Amino acid sequence: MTRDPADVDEAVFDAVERIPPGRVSTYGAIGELVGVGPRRVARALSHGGGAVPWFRVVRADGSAAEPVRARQLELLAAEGVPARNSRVDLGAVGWP
DNA sequence: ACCCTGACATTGA
DNA sequence: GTCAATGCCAGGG
Repeated sequence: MTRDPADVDEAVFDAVERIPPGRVSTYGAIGELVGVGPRRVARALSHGGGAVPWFRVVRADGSAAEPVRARQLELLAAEGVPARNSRVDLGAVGWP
């Protein structure tokens, strides 16, 4: 069955919206939940992530992306996410 | 169809 | 712990 690319984007957005406040997830985690590669998730958010809490999605090492890294750390800090040297503790606030 | 780029992940040095 | 190289997936020229 041919699933449209928009369907995959919807699944990604849905997973990101599911992330509880004060928690963060990774591109790889979202990718596995929706069944796509991590790059597909990154592209989906960069293309239309303005409608979801993209700031709750960080890299596998807990660091944020370049073009939004400062903003993401700021938003996460406002959510109560303990970051250390621009790197969040996935073992403490990581989701799932 | 081919080549390059990108909000990534993983492994090795 | 940090840096570099490789692999994966999709879009644009």
